[in-house]
Amino acid sequence: MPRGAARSEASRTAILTAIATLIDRMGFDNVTIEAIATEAGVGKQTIYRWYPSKNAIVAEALAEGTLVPESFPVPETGDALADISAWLERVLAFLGDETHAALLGSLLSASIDSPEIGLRVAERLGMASPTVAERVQQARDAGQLRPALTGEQIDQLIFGLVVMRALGRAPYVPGEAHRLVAALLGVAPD
Amino acid sequence: MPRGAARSEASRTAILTAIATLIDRMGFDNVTIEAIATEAGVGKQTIYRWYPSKNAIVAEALAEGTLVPESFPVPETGDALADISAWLERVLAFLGDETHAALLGSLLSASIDSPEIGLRVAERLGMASPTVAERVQQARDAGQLRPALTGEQIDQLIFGLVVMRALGRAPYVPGEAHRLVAALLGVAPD
Amino acid sequence: MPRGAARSEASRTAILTAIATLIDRMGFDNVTIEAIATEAGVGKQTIYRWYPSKNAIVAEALAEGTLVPESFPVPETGDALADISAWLERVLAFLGDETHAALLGSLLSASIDSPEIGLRVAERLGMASPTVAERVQQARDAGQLRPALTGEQIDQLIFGLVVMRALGRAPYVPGEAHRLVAALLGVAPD
Amino acid sequence: MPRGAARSEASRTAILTAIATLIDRMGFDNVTIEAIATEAGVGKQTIYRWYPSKNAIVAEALAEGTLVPESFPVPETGDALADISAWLERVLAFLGDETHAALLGSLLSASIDSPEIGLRVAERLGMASPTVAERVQQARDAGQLRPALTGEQIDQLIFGLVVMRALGRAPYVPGEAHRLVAALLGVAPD
DNA sequence: CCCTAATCGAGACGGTACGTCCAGTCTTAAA
DNA sequence: TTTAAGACTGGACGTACCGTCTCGATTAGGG
Repeated sequence: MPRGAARSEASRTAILTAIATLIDRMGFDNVTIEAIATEAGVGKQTIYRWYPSKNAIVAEALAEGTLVPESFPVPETGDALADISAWLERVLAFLGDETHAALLGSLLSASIDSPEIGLRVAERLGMASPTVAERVQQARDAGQLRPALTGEQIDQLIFGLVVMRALGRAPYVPGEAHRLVAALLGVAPD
Repeated sequence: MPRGAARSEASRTAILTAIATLIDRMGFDNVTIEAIATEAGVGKQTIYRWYPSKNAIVAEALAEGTLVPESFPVPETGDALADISAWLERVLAFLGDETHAALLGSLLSASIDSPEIGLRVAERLGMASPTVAERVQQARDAGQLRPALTGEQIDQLIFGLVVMRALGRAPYVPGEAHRLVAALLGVAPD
Repeated sequence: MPRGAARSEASRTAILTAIATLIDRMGFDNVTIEAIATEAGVGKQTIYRWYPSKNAIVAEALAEGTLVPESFPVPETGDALADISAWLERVLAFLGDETHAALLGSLLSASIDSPEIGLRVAERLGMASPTVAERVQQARDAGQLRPALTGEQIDQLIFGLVVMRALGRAPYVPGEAHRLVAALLGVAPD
Repeated sequence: MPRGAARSEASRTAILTAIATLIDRMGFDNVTIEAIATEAGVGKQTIYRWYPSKNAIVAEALAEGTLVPESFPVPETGDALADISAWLERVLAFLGDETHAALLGSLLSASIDSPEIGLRVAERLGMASPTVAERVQQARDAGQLRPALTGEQIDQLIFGLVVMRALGRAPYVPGEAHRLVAALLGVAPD
């Protein structure tokens, strides 16, 4: 058994809450470790003791749901086209809000030197376990559809599309999600 | 006519060269204006006189071809599928080199707060005027193919895919480009 | 000729003034470099650019007279006993003020790892060029007196005495200076 | 009677030993409470429980003889001049060693905000109970000598001289102690 | 041919944030 | 109840860059 005081859960929570607050108050890039410490009412060293970098805090806040409370699970009704369409619809609608798009943009930017963040973002968006790719594979195995692309490729195209929206290109047109997914799955839309 | 000394072309070039050198020596984020000035043998003020920010320098270096010497024009043989496939093949192969992927990642990251850079990147990659979207439209007009998606959507899906590769996901499998483009255009691959 | 902007005299002065102000406002040991920078309205780096340590600032403030405006020259009337007595009287009276004693104490403390400061303190107190030692030697040469001790020893005993007062021992009794000097010079007091 | 564990003598000793070790390994000013705790294999709180400050530890280490094992009692042969000379000789020789001078310097520096340390230092050096002042007084009472100065003044001059040596001024010349003491006592040296 | 204005390399300036180190307090589990 | 261990808030340290400003030198028109 380790002696000495245990990690303070209060501080941990305060840090995660603080970074979320600050990011949406002043934008991802303008958030400093010092500001986090002040906002959280925590010593700077307490942050450095547990996190090697700002990205690591973000990763944890992301995993914890502090940063993006919503979650985007892919429904499982058995109809892959409908499921994925519905999910993509929600995601694109979410990104219609400029604040959300900006946040996701920053997170993707952070993903470049922190794969961990990329992973957490994908997770939050519902693109990990069970991923879209797996859902497509199931549909294919069930003989529901025979798309020209592999599940992974489709997965990647869709995620890429989401990223493009976050990076600021093109507004969302309702119903678009369904047509996109249909085309990618090689099915005629209703 | 303005009196006084004119802008020094030597300095301008030195700055662009310096930023290219430094970016690949120490990574985009670690490049500071001061380092650029030193490397270029130029006063800091000379940089600030002509560029409002690091991003602006990058944008010019990009436009000038200093940063990415290669260019990726979409061929124009009349066969849209072949043209776009060939082009995508080259781009994905280029991103197979980790250095290139990292560079593009940084540039995309910079695009978030500098649309100018986003534009230049798209330009460099051959995704602007004439864009993939236009090529698809031409083919559609010529009756060569009738894809389920609009040119813009296809354009976006493809760019999104490119971005995903740059962000570090999935290695490139030769031949993949052709299958992807074929599927997106709604054509059976050869 | 060095190019670039010259050192700012305004900043230099502000720094010296600030350290003097702060030392007497909150005591030598509690003065931080950051406080000096703030008080002087100067960037921290401007201090570090010119001074390796707090002690170096103190040394300059001392040399400049910013820290201790008074000076204690040894008079030169030809009568060594009277001259030195008068001088010591002034010094001991000065140290009667507790603030002054505390300041000198701190300075002596700083002298331990900064001989420069020791020198400047001696200078300020009038114990350097022409030093008490030299005055004694002159008197001896002129046949005015033949003390049992060398000028240097007397000098050292006197400085030691001054230090003891600064370190907090014994209050000053008027007239004491004369008796002390007389005894050290081997002369009967008047 | 207090219940619970009593103060651990082992810890107390370890702390005193540790501070002595660290002072001569890295210099007085660089010794931190944390380093003492680590070196002593003791919790920080154990130190803070018993000592209000680093100076208090030093004071105890001094009183205990852990810091300066040597002691310098003034001999009592009845011949005040010889006794004091012999004692001063030993002290000055001790300070000839640079390490010792540096240590004493630091201790004097610490005395400025901790009179307790000043007292302990004086004690260690043999300048307290029976002090040099008292010895002079006894000699005067016995009619052995009639110095021009009071015992206290002599005491102070001598301590001041010792301090000056510790502060780094002047090397020791053998035999000097005798001449100095003789002069201060108003006696012709042998 | 000088004058005047703009540019240049150099570098000091006031600031902000960094990541580290300690001070002094508080918490835990063991003895 | 004390101990060793160690986490906690707080705050100064010395460094790195930011973007601005100030030098003296250089380089062109325009008078």
